[in-house]
Amino acid sequence: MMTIKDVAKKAGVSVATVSRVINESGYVNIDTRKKVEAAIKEMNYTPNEVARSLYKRKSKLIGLLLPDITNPFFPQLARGIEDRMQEHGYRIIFGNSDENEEKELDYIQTFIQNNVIGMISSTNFPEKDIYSNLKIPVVFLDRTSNDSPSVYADGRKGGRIAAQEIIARGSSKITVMQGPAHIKPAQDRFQGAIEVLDEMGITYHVIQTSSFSHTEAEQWAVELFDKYIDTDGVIASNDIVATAVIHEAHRLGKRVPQDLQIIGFDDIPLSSLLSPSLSTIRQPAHDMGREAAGLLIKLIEQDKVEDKIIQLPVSFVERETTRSIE
Amino acid sequence: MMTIKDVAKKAGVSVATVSRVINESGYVNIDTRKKVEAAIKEMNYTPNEVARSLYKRKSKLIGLLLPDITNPFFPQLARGIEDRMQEHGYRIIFGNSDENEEKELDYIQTFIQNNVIGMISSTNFPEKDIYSNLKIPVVFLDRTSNDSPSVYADGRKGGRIAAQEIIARGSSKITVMQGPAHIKPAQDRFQGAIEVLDEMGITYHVIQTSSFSHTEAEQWAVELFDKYIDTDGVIASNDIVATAVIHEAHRLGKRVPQDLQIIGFDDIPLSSLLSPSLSTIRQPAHDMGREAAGLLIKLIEQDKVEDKIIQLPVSFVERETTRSIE
DNA sequence: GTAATACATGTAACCGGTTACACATTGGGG
DNA sequence: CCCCAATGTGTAACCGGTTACATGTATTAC
Repeated sequence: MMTIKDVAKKAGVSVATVSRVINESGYVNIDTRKKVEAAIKEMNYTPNEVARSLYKRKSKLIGLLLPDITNPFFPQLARGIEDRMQEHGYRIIFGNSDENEEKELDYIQTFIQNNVIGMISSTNFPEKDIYSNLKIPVVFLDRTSNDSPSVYADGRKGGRIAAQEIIARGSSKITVMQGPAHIKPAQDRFQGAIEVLDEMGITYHVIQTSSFSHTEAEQWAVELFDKYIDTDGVIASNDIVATAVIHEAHRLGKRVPQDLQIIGFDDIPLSSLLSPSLSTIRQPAHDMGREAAGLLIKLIEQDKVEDKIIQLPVSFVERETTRSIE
Repeated sequence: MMTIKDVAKKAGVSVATVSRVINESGYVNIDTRKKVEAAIKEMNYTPNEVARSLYKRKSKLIGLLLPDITNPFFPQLARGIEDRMQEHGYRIIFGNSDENEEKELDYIQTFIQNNVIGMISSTNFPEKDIYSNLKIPVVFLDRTSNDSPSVYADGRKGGRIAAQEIIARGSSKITVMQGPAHIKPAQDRFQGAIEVLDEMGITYHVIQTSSFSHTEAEQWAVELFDKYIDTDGVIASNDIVATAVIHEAHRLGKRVPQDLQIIGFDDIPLSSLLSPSLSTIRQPAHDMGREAAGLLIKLIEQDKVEDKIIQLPVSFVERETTRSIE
């Protein structure tokens, strides 16, 4: 391994000078700088980030905690984060929490042990002491905690829009799928939807779903039609479940959207490719990631940040699982 | 921050002794150990991995390079890797290469600067010097290079099976979608498929696709029917494109699988939820990830490894986009 | 012409661990 | 009873950078 000493020797200067050249700090004579730069290039030297990190007590690594990248919504967040972090020279240590507190703690632990300079977390436990005791900035993504820095989409509004649209397009026997109880944004959506339903005096049914997993999505869809076969409008808890509902409706010979309208949530990339393509409430996932990264960078690089809470708008994406407005 | 010195002071011993306790190395009196452990617990001390990494010249981090986690196949690999690595106490620094050599080099660079102890890469450039000059073990995942450690599925076989199945189920005007030219496994599939088609003397058409992106998938599907409207069997380059083909067929009023059979590739989680659900060639993605992680761990922990090249089997998953066998 | 300041560079301490080595002390074998 | 091996613990060097501080020279100000 090449070290700063080797470079110093080759350039005939001290390590301090080499360090100054690398970091563009302090005074360095122009000719000395040239010599050092030549040596660096020739030896193909790059500084050991670990040594730097040890002295500075902070690395260029940020910790990213997501529930499960296997759920297509999260890779989009991750890409948004990565793209932005990349531009600023930060890299990502990544972990899936599976919504499991223990795994989460474990990852936070290693993030700290590795001197991460900041953290982005999509957690169900933002109130935990671990977070408030952290000495590094944390941004909560897709989740919130009182006035901690957070980036999220307006779930309640999304739920409201979903309900409004499906009603406006003529569904009256509506079933709302309620996402996992421990996942805040899922509850926000649900609340938003039933709020509107209640306001408009429309009766509805509720199907509880306890996870967002692909494997179970099918079961909820089966249960849905098992219980409420004559439902003519489904507000799904996310696009995966919505996809399963389309599938099941199809299997039962129901025509979508003529007999049954379906609205999803998230707008994952595949939604537009489904048959029929899925009408859904879009969360700007990639942007949410970018914003979260941007916010974290601000928190890292300057201490004062005005807008610590960023709420991004959701929007209704009209596709083929809803009818034209009447 | 808590350091080993603080612990040493509290326990009334030297840092060396604390270190011995932590690492269970050397001799430590049972009572001393108890004292130290008590101090560690009380102060809630965890060692700084950066300092360790600096001295040992290796961390507990592994570098993971994937083309794009936004493509649902890769998160499955990543989960497989993470799950296994987690069990062994290794953590992941992650990067998306976008199949771009420069980004890739850049990430490899930072992996090294952070003393990663090994690397898993899904790259199109396994032959590059960077890889052969690396002093740390590398496992190529979903890609291969002569006799470097690799884990991949049998793409050619997959292509063959796809062709055999679609022919056996009665398609005769087959269109094969050829994946991006620079992606090896995509070409393997394609080769496998046309091999069988040629062997059986069946004429076929080819649609070139230059990416696996969601946004472009729709275009290939449109192009497909634009050029070959009477095709009755499509071998898609992956499940995303296959989904787009179902969508387009649906739009054109073609009945799947009666008028048109479609076989995808990958078996991403959503495939089973599509309408109709997608018949596809399954790659055991999660297992591939696990195997890659297992192989890397072996390479790290013992120098000698017998089976450095692991090929996993693909299988035909019969669903609703193919007809029953005749 | 001299003091103050800017420029240039090197020496060594430091970051928080690990471990080689030195220095006990203890116990068993002969 | 003596010697050597096993046990137990501390001191200090080391990993590869960064930076405070010291030192020295060249400018500039007055």
